[in-house]
Amino acid sequence: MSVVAERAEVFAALGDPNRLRILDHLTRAPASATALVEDLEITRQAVAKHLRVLEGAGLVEAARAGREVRFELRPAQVERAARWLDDVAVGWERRLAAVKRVAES
Amino acid sequence: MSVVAERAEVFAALGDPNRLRILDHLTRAPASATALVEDLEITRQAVAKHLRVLEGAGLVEAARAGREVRFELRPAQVERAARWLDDVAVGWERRLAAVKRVAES
DNA sequence: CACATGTGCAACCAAGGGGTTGCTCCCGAC
DNA sequence: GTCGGGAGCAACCCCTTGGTTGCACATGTG
Repeated sequence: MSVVAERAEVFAALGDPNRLRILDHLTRAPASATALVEDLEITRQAVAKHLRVLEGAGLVEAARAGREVRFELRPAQVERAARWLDDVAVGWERRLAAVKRVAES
Repeated sequence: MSVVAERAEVFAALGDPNRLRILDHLTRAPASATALVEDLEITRQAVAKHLRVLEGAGLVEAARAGREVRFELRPAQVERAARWLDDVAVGWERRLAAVKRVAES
């Protein structure tokens, strides 16, 4: 998969309110799908689908613990996405500065 | 719109390869829809749709210049998204550190 | 004015995505 | 062994979305 497609997958995974809520919850503590259902008003299967999307994007990792599956955050991808966004913003700022320099000369 | 829905909208806007390419292009220079068609292999109308999505998320701003419409990057939203991702990652690290402290005591 | 070029709008299509229900399967507890 | 709760699979539904084509509108230029 191309690098841009990979990035798009990560952002697309972040592009759903319920998935953001799940991520937020996982920031505080790992949890299973059924545990997450409590504060989401959707079915366990829907939660499971969201978790598979997050896992597919590398944002989350599943670990079997007895009869339940515990999901944990994987900050590496989160950081990569953040860094890319920073690069975009910084690149823009630099371009603006260059334009300003030209205008002043 | 709730804050989480807003964030989701921004990330969803970032969640498409063609839109990422558009953003990347706009990082280097502002451009019109027809100008962007050149390196995207899709129709101008499709590009226009993408631009409206990006504009809706506040990532881009349109400015009429004569008979063409020039689109410019708006780094504020990009930075906000980056900061939120940083917070998620940092929150996770802090939690990990806390767990480690407990384990060591 | 006439013409070309860049936009805008609308209808339409195929595919994907979020969500549900219903069932089976697995595993720990008793 | 049996039972209950968590997880997995599959089918289905509806709405959104990325993309197209076709046309009308506006605006700078000859």
